[in-house]
Amino acid sequence: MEGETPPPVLPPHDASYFCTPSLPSTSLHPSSLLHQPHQQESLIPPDIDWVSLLSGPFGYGDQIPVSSSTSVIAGNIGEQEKGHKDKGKLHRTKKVYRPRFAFQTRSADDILDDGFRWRKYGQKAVKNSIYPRSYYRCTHHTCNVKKQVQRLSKDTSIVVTTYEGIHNHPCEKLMESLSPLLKQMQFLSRF
DNA sequence: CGCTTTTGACCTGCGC
DNA sequence: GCGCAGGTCAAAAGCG
Repeated sequence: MEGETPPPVLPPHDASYFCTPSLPSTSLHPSSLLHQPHQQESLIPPDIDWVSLLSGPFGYGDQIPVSSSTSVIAGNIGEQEKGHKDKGKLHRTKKVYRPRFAFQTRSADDILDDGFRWRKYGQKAVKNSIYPRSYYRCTHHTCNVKKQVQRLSKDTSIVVTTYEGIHNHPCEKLMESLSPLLKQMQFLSRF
């Protein structure tokens, strides 16, 4: 299949990356920065539209929350053939184009807590790597987003997370943590 | 009991 | 066509 890194097509430079409260405290490995859209003094855009942000899917492509310790290493419009299994046979459908982005994170934990709930559906040993690759799917019933998690064999402290697809629902944990604040803001905006 | 994880089997794509 | 590597399925086991 494709190589370790997808084609280096990055999202637009104005794509905003933001941090979720629940992200783990990881530290970025400077040498691992293959691409970095832009340095940010503040991770949260000043005039962000929280309502539309929290009530809808992420905007451009696979625009997902990342922490300051995480680097976007690649992103592309992933091309993939999809199929579904019916009594042991895969029925092929036409090619589906899905946005994909990969992140490198220096972390002791393999699982990056991005606020969404994931269910592991597979694990596979990867060639030239002593660590297996884990496959996760978003547990939201209408959401078809997947992610792959793999630890680098060259630098065992770095975890590469590849997201595939677009969430069609708000981030549950983010909504949970920010709902009191939003309510307060709505209350104050009446005056 | 319901949800998640584990894991072996199965499938597809690709290179030779 | 064959073998390899990667991706997915699904039954069984584990867990709260």
